[in-house]
Amino acid sequence: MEKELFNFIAKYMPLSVEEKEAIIELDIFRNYKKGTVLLKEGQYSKAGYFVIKGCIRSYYVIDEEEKSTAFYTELDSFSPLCVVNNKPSEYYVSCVEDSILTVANLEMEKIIFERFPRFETLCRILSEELLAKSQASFDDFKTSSPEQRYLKLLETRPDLLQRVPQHQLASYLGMKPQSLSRIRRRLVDQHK
Amino acid sequence: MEKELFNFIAKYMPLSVEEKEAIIELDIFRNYKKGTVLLKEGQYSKAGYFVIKGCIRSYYVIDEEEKSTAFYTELDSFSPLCVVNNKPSEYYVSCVEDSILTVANLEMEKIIFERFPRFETLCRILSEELLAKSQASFDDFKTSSPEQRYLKLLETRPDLLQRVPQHQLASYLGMKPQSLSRIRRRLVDQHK
DNA sequence: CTTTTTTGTTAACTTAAGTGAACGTTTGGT
DNA sequence: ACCAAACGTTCACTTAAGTTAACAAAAAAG
Repeated sequence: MEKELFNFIAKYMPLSVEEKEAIIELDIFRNYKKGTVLLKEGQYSKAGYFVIKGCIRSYYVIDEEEKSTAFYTELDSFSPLCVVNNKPSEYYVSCVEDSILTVANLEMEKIIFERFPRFETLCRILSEELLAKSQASFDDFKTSSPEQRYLKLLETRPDLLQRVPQHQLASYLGMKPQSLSRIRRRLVDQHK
Repeated sequence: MEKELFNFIAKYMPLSVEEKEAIIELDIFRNYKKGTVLLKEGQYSKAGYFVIKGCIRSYYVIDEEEKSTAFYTELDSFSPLCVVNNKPSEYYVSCVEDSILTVANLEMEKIIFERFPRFETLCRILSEELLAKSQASFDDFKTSSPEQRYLKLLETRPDLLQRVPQHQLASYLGMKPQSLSRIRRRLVDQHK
């Protein structure tokens, strides 16, 4: 279970035995059942996540409708806005599947950063990378049509189409479930 | 000119005289004329920007059309994806107005981080904050219509409507210039 | 000051997404 | 195994954005 995390980190910097032990001592691995709500609207949370296995989803509830905005799967990390800005969360986070996550709060971070400063460098680089990628995805979204966005998802994260209900993917793609259904139909029809 | 930068940083951590001098010695302040292209598609650049005064814009050229995806104004910082991932840039960056920017590359960063480790903490916190905010903007975009996005921009960054040509704002809002023009007309008509 | 280019608007028409409702299927709970 | 809820699809209709083109105004270039 720790293996996945250490392999991931190793792509940025190989860890010493001491560092690995320090991480294990933090006791950050957690199991959640499908459907578990990790964060609710209005809550103040300090927890950041890293997905070892499974899938978690963030969503807003607007006019009693769920609007899914992100899906995090294996090796994705996610720190909700409320962790960063100290305000109540505007959205929910829940498990799409049974999942194994690491859950860490700011105090744990602080302890590790003080003992091993290069962990802070790692986190800085990771979040700079994630920021630039998040902006690139946003750019992509802005410059394409609903149909193009569906095709893009098919290319880049085909697994999501198997793992996640379509009405959740629809709002993720910025459209209504009926539109997604229609687009899929249109594409099938065209290809024969 | 340095004042704006130091005041901004002071919101996160007050700087010592020594630290301020170290920054000034880096000689990172630059003046650019309106229209100057800072980064072209295909280029490898290591430069990150902080806007002291003015406005810069990132845009893709797709089918000979410019698609603007971001505008950075006073106190915004911006590190293009190519800086982070070492690949040729997919987009252009240019000055919408005469601008004063700080321009820093990765070597300068390294020098400063080694001498003053807390600068790295600052950068980590800043980019975690920017990441969470970028995701929130993306969420907002996904869950709203073109008209709602225009209204939102009117609320959150009304200055952009004065500073930036509308056909550039249109693609930023994920629509065609004609649609933006129509939406503005519709809203004026409704209000009387 | 005049010319050219860029910018913003309007209009007629096309295309695609939103809406509301119905229906069959799958899923989950008991 | 059964029932209820959740899910995905389809349809008819509405609404809004995309497209193409023409034109006026403003800004930049000479």
